[in-house]
Amino acid sequence: MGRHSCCAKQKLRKGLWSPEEDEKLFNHITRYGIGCWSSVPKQAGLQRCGKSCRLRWINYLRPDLKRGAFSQVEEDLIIGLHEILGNRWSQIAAQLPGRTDNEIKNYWNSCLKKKLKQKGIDPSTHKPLIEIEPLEPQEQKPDVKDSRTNSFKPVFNPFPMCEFEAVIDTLETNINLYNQLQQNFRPFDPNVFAANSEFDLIQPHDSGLFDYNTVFDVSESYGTGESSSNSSNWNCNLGTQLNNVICNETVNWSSETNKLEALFQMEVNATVQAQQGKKELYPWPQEQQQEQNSEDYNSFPSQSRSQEISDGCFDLSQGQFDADFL
DNA sequence: AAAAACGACAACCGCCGACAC
DNA sequence: GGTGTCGGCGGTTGTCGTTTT
Repeated sequence: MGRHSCCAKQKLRKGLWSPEEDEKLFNHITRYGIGCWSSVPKQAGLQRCGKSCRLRWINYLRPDLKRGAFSQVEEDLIIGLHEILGNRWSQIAAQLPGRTDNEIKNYWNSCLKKKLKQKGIDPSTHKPLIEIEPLEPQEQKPDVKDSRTNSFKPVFNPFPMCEFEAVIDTLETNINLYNQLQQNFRPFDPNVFAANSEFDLIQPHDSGLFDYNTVFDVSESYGTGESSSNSSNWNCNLGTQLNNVICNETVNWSSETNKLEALFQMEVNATVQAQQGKKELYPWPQEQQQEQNSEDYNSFPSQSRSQEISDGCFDLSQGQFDADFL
């Protein structure tokens, strides 16, 4: 397996994207939708490889991206999901609408790992560091340790404990489980989470530790390599098999649901943000001179951009979405 | 004030699986 | 079945602004 073909071509630009390049890519995608990425550079007039264009769109130009710092709830959710999924950033990102895997990965590596270490938790195993490598006395954080159970409290558990009704029906099982999952594990929305008391149903085990494995049987192949499949609510082999279904399919379902929701919310969000005057990263070049000064590079005339979005491929009413966008 | 260190984020690289031919 | 292309993913590096010395 050699170097990616599109990257082997000569005279392709690398490095940071200029506003002009962003404009070209954005205009192209809004006009024609997402199709074959390898053909995008040529069609859009960019001296970039298709992979670079794809990455730029996904991580930066997509209209449904959420900007700004991670909230405490998002942070806790990332930690909880990382305990389950490990470094599966794309699957973690699927649970946080508007956040990209790259963004979460960067945030994890730059901030969350440190925070967990400071709390005496090993970021790779999510277990107390004291079990792995005893800390110096002054480094220990007694405030995060449960004196009653002599174990460290986890930061947060986004998943309430619940039971699933498994039905042996090759045709309907997935639908049935999907419906139950949707009721219990709706795609994460911090606002809903903050406002919804149903998340109070999260219950700790007697040990003081929350148990994700009630729902997710995290096998060795998943996540951090720590296996803990001893507390499943599933019954016997059926439970194991269906648990695997949950492990393998839940994220995909949720991912698809997120994509659909993002799809339908995309224009709404853009419009709302425009109305709220939220800042974007930078203005598009044609408006830059009119409306921006050099100091306020990050401001963005969101109303006009919103109009552009509405007129482009994101207008559901015009049926211009490319199927590949999903 | 200048240099070094640090942190956050953007982007690249290499690998893999799916797919078409 | 072999080969090439493509999209996707995770790890890593590069860049740039900020803070510290």
